[in-house]
Amino acid sequence: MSRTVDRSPIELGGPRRADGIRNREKVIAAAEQVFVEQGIEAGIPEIAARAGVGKGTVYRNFESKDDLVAAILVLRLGKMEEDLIVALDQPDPGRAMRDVLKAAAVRSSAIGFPPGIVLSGQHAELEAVKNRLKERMKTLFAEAQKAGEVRPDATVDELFVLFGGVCRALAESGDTSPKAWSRHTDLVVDAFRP
Amino acid sequence: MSRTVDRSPIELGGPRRADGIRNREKVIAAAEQVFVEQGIEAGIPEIAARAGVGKGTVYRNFESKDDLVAAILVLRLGKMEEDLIVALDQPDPGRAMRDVLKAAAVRSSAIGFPPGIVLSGQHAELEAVKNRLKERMKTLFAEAQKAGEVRPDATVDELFVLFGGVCRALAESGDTSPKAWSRHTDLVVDAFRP
Amino acid sequence: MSRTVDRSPIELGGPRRADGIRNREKVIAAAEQVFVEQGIEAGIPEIAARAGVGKGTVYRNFESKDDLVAAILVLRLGKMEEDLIVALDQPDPGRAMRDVLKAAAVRSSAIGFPPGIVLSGQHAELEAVKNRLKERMKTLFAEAQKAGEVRPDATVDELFVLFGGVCRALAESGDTSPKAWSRHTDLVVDAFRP
Amino acid sequence: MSRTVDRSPIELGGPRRADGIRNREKVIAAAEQVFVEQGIEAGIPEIAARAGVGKGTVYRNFESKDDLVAAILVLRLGKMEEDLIVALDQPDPGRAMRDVLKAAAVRSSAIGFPPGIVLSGQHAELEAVKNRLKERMKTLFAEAQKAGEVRPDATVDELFVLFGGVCRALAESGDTSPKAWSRHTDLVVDAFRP
DNA sequence: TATGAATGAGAATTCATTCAT
DNA sequence: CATGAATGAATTCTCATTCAT
Repeated sequence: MSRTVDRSPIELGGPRRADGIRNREKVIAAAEQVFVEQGIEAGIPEIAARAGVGKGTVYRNFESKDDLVAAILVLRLGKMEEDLIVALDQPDPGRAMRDVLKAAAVRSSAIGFPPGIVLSGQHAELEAVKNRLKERMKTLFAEAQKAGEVRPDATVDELFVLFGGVCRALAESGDTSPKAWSRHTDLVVDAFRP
Repeated sequence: MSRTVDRSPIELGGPRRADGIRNREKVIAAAEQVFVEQGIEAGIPEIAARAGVGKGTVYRNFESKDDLVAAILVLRLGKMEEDLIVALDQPDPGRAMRDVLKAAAVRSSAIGFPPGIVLSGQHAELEAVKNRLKERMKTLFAEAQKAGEVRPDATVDELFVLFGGVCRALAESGDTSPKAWSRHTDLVVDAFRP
Repeated sequence: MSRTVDRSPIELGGPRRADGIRNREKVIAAAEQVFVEQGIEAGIPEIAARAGVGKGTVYRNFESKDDLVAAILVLRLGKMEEDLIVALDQPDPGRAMRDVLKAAAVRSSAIGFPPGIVLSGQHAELEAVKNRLKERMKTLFAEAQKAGEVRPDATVDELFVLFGGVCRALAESGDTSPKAWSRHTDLVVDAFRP
Repeated sequence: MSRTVDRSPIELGGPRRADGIRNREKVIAAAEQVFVEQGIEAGIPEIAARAGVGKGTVYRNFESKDDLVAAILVLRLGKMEEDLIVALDQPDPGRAMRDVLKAAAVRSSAIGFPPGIVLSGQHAELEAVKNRLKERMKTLFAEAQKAGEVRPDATVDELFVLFGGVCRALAESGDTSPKAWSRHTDLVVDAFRP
């Protein structure tokens, strides 16, 4: 209570948190790496070691392994959503769609996690982003179709299958060159040419 | 290994072996099902139960779980290789290639296993089929390019990434309708149109 | 199928099971010891080691730790129930009740486990024995009261608290002499004298 | 330990210490609550939260969890000792003994902690109170026997077993009504009637 | 040869305790 | 001094693999 009197305001919450935030980020970064390399079945010990922290720290930041996976997905899908929002205002929907996918691809294995695992638990937030994302992509896709830039017989779901699959395959191949990711995204988009 | 030494000649007959072969096939069939349903992380107990045999029998036929996975892949890739041999004699290489891929896709998650696991162990046989397969597909792909049915800037490796990724994505989506697999293969092939 | 032809009937199921049953009993015996010595918080590894088996064997026989605890309780309460059935036919209900309690006490920490833990999970069987036991003890208690051998202001529940508590206290004291357990049971019963 | 060395004289004053004492008491109060509710296996985080302090504060005041438990016991047994000192001057030793026990019981789970845990570490202070307490109770018990109010064949140790066991059983039953604790103490004391 | 019991390494998760802020 | 983030040992439980029957 009166103990805080002699503390400068700066000490009240800043420095402590800095470490925490850094660790959370380190864990997420490590987890992304490890998951891409070994798949979801990778162990927390491995992730913790890669992040240079103890197992406990992982669990302080993420309630469970599922939670960690969900957090990563939310982050990535969130970025993709932002891109989509911008893309929906662009004049050329076909090009915009391609750009969004490329950005997501380069950001790496985008939606490449086995959805089953993640969906099993009730991750409200994750579900929300997923739905918003799908809705937005649907709109963009429809616009591109209307503009004659995407074949009329295709669906967004098919796009997701192709794109998701390619991301996963690339992630596992170990090829991390943005060029390769970009190139394969081009191929995917070309599959949907009229 | 040396276990066969103490077998009496009488035991070496036909019927005994027939059972053995039947069991091997039952296990492979069960494993394919279970792997598609649950992914590679499915347990041996589940597979054994589904095959109607004991766990021990699985291990009599396959040295390890990796071995079982490899055996399945060898089998599948082997069939694909046979298709390829036939395809290479066909007049229309573009159409032949598409047919080979469709057949493989419909045979289900074809090469949809995480290669990492399989490659970790040195499965000579698997490597061999893979290489032969790649070589043959390369030839067919080149012919199709020469015939103007495949874009000249593409490579077989890219085809493998697209096709492999899509198979995996579909396998995980739980969609087992041949129609869907066929449709997505079409999309993949279209991506390589000139 | 035809493989069993050359096996003698004796080999078909007898010896295998013998081991299994023995192990189950070894685990229960070890668990009783360890739980009495260290309380419920004792670890499965400790129990397995004491039983001379691996952890896995414990889990083959009991779905979970709670299950193991429940099994022990069911066993003990089951014996007590048998005693009670006999006791209810005896001419002197007061003496019969005392004998039942003594037998249970000597069999050691009888109902001395924290009921909370056990009750939390839904162990149908355990609940059933408990209820039957309580019902029977209630009857015997009432008869003893009618016969003027137990004070009319007391209830069975109070008896359970005293008896259960004493068992637990003795178990923890490490005193394993039947004499001590018998003596303390006498004291408990005397508390319910008119 | 040597941490006090660098304290400036100014910091040594009264108010600071008052806070310290208040925290110690808050922790003890919280711990008593939590231990009664959840048993010894309750976690320090829970206790700290209930006390409204950080975990670190708990450890500043008590070297370890065992230490905290011991401190609580010392406190309680200390109160019981005070009661005993008064009781030894009373004219009716039987009644005095009953009153002391009742007071201790109502103060709740008195000596209801698993003694094993506490005794494992060498808590000199706890041992001391225990011994003094036992000695005093022994005297009172002997007087009550001499006065013909307690059966001559019983011992104080037996009284401790009954009383301790009942306290534990009641604590675990979750019954916190002083009436129940009082009633059961009566039963215990009645067990020692001549 | 088939079976499934046994084994034990390893995974997820919790929590007492330490220590930087 | 207080705080809570970090640590890692320990716990429960799973599963690939071995081996007695």
